Amino acid sequence: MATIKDIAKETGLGLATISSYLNGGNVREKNRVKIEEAIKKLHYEVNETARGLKTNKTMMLGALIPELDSAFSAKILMEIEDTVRAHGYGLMVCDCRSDPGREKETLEFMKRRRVDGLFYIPVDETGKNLQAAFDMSKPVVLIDRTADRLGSGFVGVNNREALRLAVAHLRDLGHEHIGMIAGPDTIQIARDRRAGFEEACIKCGISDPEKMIYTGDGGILSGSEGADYLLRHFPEMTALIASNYQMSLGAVTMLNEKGIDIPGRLSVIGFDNQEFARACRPRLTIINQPVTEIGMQAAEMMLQSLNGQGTYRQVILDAALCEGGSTASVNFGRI
Amino acid sequence: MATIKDIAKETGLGLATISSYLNGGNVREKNRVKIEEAIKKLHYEVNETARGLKTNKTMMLGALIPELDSAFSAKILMEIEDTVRAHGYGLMVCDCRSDPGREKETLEFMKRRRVDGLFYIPVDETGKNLQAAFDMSKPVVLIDRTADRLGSGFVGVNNREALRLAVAHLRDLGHEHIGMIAGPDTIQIARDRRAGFEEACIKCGISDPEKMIYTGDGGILSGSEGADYLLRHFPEMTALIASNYQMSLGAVTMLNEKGIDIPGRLSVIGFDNQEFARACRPRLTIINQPVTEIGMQAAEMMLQSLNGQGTYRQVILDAALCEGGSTASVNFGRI
DNA sequence: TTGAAAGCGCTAACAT
DNA sequence: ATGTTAGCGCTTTCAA
Repeated sequence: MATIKDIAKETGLGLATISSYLNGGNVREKNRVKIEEAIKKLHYEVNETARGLKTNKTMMLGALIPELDSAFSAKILMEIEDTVRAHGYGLMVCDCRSDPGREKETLEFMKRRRVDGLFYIPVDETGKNLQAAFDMSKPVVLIDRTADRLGSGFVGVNNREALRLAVAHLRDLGHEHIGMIAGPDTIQIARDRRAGFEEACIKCGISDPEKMIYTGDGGILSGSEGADYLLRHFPEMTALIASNYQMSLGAVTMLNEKGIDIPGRLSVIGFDNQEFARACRPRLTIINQPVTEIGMQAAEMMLQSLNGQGTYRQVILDAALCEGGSTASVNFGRI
Repeated sequence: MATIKDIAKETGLGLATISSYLNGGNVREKNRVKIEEAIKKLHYEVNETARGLKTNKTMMLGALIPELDSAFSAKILMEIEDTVRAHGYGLMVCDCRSDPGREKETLEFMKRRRVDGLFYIPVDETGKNLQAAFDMSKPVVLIDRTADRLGSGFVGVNNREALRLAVAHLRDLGHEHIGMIAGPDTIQIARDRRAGFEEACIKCGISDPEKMIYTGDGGILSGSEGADYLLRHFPEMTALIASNYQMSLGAVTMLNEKGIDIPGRLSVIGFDNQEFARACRPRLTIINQPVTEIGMQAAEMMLQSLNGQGTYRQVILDAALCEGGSTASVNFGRI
């Protein structure tokens, strides 16, 4: 592999001139031509590793996520990767499989690799791992969730409002017995969604809303279990909200297995993934998070920090209710 | 950030001793202790960039894929990332959005970044980009698809056999008018699947199977269009196979929108993604590719190449038919 | 086992 | 505008 030394030799110019050319400096026209010819002839390509050693930049960003295998993470990453690569940054993706222990190891890995910045969807929210991330003293952009956003950027959605939208929609259809499959209380967004649900219910005159909340672990299976549990314990329930994508998937699966008539017997609201919602029968009403926008905002925020511009911001985006046929009037099919 | 120089100064030892320690060499017990203390005290961490410059290794592998946002790619990457990280390698993920032009740029990006090896699900199969990948003269492991596997490892599935399984299943149920939504002929796996379908049909005594093939582009929309087209042009069709995940999603969506009775009016076989299949109503019969196994094999193959062991292999895994309730006897609901 | 010194490919003063 | 030189943090001969 050719180096700039080879280019210097080939062109008879000095190292600094070549380097200057490579970095967009001013070079005499005829030298520019010479350099370009030499580069082509010798198939020269900048060695980013050497450059990185000198500049103390790796031009590599890290993305630490709970599960790559989730439409939510994947879409966000796609957007991020696209944006940062256009600015010359590579994206090192690390999946910690929702395990705080692995999350910690991964953080150390990232640190050793000297990533220039970190996109981070935290699993452990006790703050310990979070602190480790901040201790890298590199830009950190938190995505989606966390309790403590100090010293970093944040892009997420208004989860309370998202659940209020869902409850309001059901209430407009006349539902008074609404079940919810919530995520674990260790996760901030799960707490927010639960709180949004309870607030909205109470505002609508539904008392004791927490009674009909099933707390799952956020996985597919817990969605199935939640649907099953609520159906068995609350026969009066006419509507059900699953508060993340995986649990929606699980709930829908269980409901279909049990042959529950949707929306005749039960109105259902899921979370995320429009493509999936559309493929459901009937089409699933969902709370949809603006994944592309989240990714874009996160990438922009990172790029700004990297350029030393702008202080950290907290961007809170709105989720939207996307109506399908899985929600209907409480009287639907009962009259 | 501390360097080995700092450790040397702190311990009074030479650079080489520290380096030796860091790389698992023999160091006198008392010096080992001293070094370890100094490392802890100064929070020293190896600078992989500097190490990489010297060793001419980046300990970074590239993954070039068409769409991150696909259960198939995501699951494979998850497995790969897990395995290679356990061996100290980072994974730089690049998505080319199924665009050969971007694929080419991405390859150049990878090359400049000096990845030590490349996992590659090719988009362009004319061989031009493929050649560029091989020209990096680093290990390349091709995944899932490509026409020309020379000079690289390959992990994929037996696509012909996969479609034979599907046809045989339908034929066992008495179906004689089977439609297929195929992928574009520019892609090898799409050609293989089509060929498997036609061969199996003919073997079962179905003449002119190509008549009922709709050729889509592999996207969700083309799945919907395919289902619509086949239904309108071939009212005699009693079974339909969608030959990748996205097209399955599209087909199911369209079928539900049209209110087609599955499996009463039409038996349906999809592709990939068990979680989705389970959530369908009725549960979708699918051809399931062993994604985890694909990822593991690819990672192992890469690691071996990196260690200079073993020549390139071609691993062809079997897909399996995973029966749901979307396929039934041709007489089901008709008698 | 340990230390001294060279050098990986590049950038950035500084001098010209 | 261009050349010279030092050095980024590490590994790796080669000697001791």
